[in-house]
Amino acid sequence: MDPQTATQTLAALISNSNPQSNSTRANQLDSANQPLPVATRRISLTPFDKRVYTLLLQIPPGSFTTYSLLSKSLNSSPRAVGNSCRRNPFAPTVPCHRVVATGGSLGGFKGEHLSKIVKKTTASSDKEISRTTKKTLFTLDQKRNLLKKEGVRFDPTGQKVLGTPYAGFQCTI
DNA sequence: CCATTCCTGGCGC
DNA sequence: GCGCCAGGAATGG
Repeated sequence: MDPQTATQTLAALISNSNPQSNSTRANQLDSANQPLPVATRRISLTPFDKRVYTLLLQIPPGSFTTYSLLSKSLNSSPRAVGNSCRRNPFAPTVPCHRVVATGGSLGGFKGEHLSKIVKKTTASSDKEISRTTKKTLFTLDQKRNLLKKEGVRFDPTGQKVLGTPYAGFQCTI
């Protein structure tokens, strides 16, 4: 989508996730005539998060991009882009699943990344897949399936995406 | 192909 | 400030 729509979409997502401002809430009373507690979980994004998510929303379905290309559009670093993706509260509406590593490997999804996997080599558990491993493989499967459903092609191993990454970002903020 | 190493920028603590 | 992290590039097997 175009940059302006992306900005509006992100603003709407933030607004919808915070249906009531804390100040409004604090002025209301519960059935016992006590003030309602302020919301415990509020979505708040850093300015950098907003810049990243605005670019993500510009990626067309069926396409993908890389952390590196995003970082170049933002004059930042791939690692910083990954940081924002990891905290994305709007996945997959804000399509962080369309961001893969340079070279086509998947990277991570929903905060899970393959680097979190520790191989157990003790005799009793060397065939056992750790809890973290299962969770990570599951979330990466979700990412892969989302991309496939949108039309992104994978190599025969299913581990790498095929094609040219999208790079037509317009950073307006 | 995989492992190591160093570099990176933003953020939570 | 320090240390973590959904990355990258260079290097060496």
